Amino acid sequence: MSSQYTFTGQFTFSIDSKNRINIPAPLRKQFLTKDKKTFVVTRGIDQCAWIYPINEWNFIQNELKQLSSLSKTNRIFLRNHLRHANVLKFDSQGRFVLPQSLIDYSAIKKDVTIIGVLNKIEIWNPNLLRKIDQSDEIDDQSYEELSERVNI
Amino acid sequence: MSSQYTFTGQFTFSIDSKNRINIPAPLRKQFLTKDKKTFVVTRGIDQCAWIYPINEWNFIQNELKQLSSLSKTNRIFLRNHLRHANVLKFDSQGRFVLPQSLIDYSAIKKDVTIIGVLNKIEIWNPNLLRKIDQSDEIDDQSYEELSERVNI
DNA sequence: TAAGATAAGTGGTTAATAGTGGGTTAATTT
DNA sequence: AAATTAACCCACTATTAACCACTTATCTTA
Repeated sequence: MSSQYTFTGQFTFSIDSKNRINIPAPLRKQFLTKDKKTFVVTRGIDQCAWIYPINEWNFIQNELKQLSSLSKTNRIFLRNHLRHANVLKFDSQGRFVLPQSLIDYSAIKKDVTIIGVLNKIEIWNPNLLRKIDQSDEIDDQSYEELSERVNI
Repeated sequence: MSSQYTFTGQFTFSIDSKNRINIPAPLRKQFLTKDKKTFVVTRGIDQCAWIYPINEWNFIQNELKQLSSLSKTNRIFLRNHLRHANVLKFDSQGRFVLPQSLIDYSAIKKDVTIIGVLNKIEIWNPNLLRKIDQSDEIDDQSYEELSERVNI
């Protein structure tokens, strides 16, 4: 079963003095009916924070349960993904407070860029995203491999 | 399964002071029965904006959902394709507002040329399209290769 | 072919919503 | 008990979306 969420788009907002971040309205709307404002923020694999709606997170957790802790890679992966996960809700204005540990990890200062990536939302320092954008070019070989799997 | 849409033709309209663009009536008619005015604008591979009817976009999205974010190539690819995608509707007059980021990307000033390309619609700066038209000639060899796959 | 009727393209105004800032009270923590 | 943090509430401003109106083009029918 694939996700019911289809987050897309990019938005740049500011984080306020109480470390609150506004979820862009188009993304927020998808939560309201389905998950009643509850979600999980955790470390992204890249230098950003990831937001999963709670339903989506539960689904991922079930997949993680399949991984045996006998493997060292699995152990490290599980640890780092689970220990930074915070269950949160957003307030009546649609904001939430980003935990300090994730602000540090993502190097967030004044502004944040929020982007929708289907089943998750990413929170970035705008400058970092710009840098990544330029350096992380996908090489031709990788495109060739992708083309065999995705037809767009 | 191939697309149900058959957008064709070329139209040149103006973009107004509120960044609204009119969808040419012949193209617009195909939306009304099928997708109820909802569509997605995103970056084209060339320097233009692409419009997909929402049904068409959902088909693409389902393919993207198969890609795991544990792969770095996938992450970059997903991010860069999804963050520029905006889900929009057109108003009661058949217009929509083109997001500023896409106006910048496509270098659109006062006029736009709108062309139908089967399952998608392209929005161009008329001057850019003219330039492309002259420089992007298809050589004979490429035509030969095409002829093996398309019979027209 | 002329005249009326309909549809298409364009422009502006108003009303609603989104983003942001801050204050007050309740709950935790030290 | 004091201090910090979190939840809740209210309020302002800017942007966006809904609405209305006009002009030009196209189609229809006498």
